[in-house]
Amino acid sequence: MEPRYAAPLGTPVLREAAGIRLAGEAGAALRATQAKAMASDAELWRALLGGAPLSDAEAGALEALARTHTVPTGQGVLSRSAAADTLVALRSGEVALGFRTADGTFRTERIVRGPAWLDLSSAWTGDTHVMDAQALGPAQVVELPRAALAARLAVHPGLAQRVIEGLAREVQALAVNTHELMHKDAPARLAQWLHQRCEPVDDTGNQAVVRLHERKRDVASQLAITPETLSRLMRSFTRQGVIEVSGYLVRVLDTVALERLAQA
Amino acid sequence: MEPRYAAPLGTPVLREAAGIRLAGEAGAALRATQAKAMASDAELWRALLGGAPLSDAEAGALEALARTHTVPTGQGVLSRSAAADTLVALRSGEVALGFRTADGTFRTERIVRGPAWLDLSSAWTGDTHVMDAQALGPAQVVELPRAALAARLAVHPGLAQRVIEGLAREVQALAVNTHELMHKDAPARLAQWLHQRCEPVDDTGNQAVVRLHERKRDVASQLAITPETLSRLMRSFTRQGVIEVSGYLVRVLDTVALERLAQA
DNA sequence: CGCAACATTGAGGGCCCTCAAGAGGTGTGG
DNA sequence: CCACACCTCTTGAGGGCCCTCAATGTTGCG
Repeated sequence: MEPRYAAPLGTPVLREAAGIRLAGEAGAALRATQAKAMASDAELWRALLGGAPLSDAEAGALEALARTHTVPTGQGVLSRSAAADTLVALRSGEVALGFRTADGTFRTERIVRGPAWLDLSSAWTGDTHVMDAQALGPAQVVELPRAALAARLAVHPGLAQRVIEGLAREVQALAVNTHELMHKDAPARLAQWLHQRCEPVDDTGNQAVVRLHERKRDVASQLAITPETLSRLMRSFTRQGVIEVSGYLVRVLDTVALERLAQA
Repeated sequence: MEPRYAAPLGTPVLREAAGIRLAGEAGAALRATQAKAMASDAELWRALLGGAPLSDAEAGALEALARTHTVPTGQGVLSRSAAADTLVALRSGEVALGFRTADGTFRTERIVRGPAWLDLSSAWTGDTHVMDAQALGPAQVVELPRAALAARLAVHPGLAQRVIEGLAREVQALAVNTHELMHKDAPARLAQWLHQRCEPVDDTGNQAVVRLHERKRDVASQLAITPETLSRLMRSFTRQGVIEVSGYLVRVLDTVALERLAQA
């Protein structure tokens, strides 16, 4: 069979969200995601809080506070109108972060695949969440009550340090993002986005591969461009001989040129 | 003799800093900035770390670590090429945060007036600073060594909590900023910017005043537009009867209309 | 096959940038 | 004192980038 389009992950997303059953290759790809074993607790905390493994005491403290629940496909995970009194993380699954507009549609700004934080910051400021979030598939969500956690941080300073580092990383990432939105045009942003998702092929180095795990329209959303513009840019890069696109697989033929495109 | 443009930034600001008088209303608005006295230590920490006053022990711990030094006008404060091993705050003065370009010019992205953090996040991640920074006038800069501070946080959990809250606020602000850059056009961004700097006049409420503490080109920088566009937008708002501009003083005639302009 | 969703392609237009010129203001040197 | 240099802001003309709208092609599904 061999369809030209490799694993169109985009299609199932909406259908899944609409409660429509999945079949075929798309479903297989998505199911593969689900099959990925839920991260063990230790792995979860390491992925969320970074580097070195936590001490047993620290891990135990988190376990005691953590409340895990499952969010069905299409359901809301965070709401801007709800007060944030817990830190929210995604253990497994995919969640779209963005904004629910007045007319009920959802404008995706970023897609998160577990394990990762969904909202590490809002609870500390006493405000509501900054973004809405919607499960793209069955999602395991972990919540840590802020008040109780704060009390435990006093006992386990190592945890406080982890939280600080996590927030600091988030600040850095957002600062870079802001800079790029302010000063880079669409081609540069796309080149940058592709470049930082390159998976090297065992080759000596100038070639690579980027696998798109989301619909192209969602990629466009993250880059603050329209799907049409994304399509045109892909074609433009292809004409320049920098990439080759087949469906959801992008072959990077010249990583150096790609990096140069990302500069301006 | 050094030429007047030795420091490439902010002529009115730098002139003011050099003790040169500005005439007219513009000068009056800008001069108000300089009059602000240096914050006391207690005020400094409260401004940086938020709400409730710190305990004596906490304040003492910070004092013991803090290293204050003065940066002369035009000098660099942070550098993207330098490893960040301290948290950096501005006690008093004005500093431009942005990027030094290859050709030596400085692209301002944000202007900070003390007391405020200049870089609360970089030191925790072990990377270099995310932005360059340059003093617009004589600036008192406070640095806290990260390693030593981390050790003290274990003893004073309250401080760790403050740092977490500070970082969380920064994340929230950046997230809002990113959202606005992605989804709002230039008029909306300007309206938003003006609206959140409104100083109410004792009137019943629909009128207000915005004092520009920086050159209009720096305001434009913060909004990611050109000075020309800013000028045209100001005129456009004026024609709509929403604001009245005279020099560095903006009178807001209709805050409701301004808020509406900020929506789209 | 008809239908639905996504991606692609083209035509047209709006927003905002670039370039250029001019006014107003302020120090500097003759 | 006055011409001059230099900076900032403003205004206009022109153009490029990217969006909007519409049509078409592909794939998967009933």
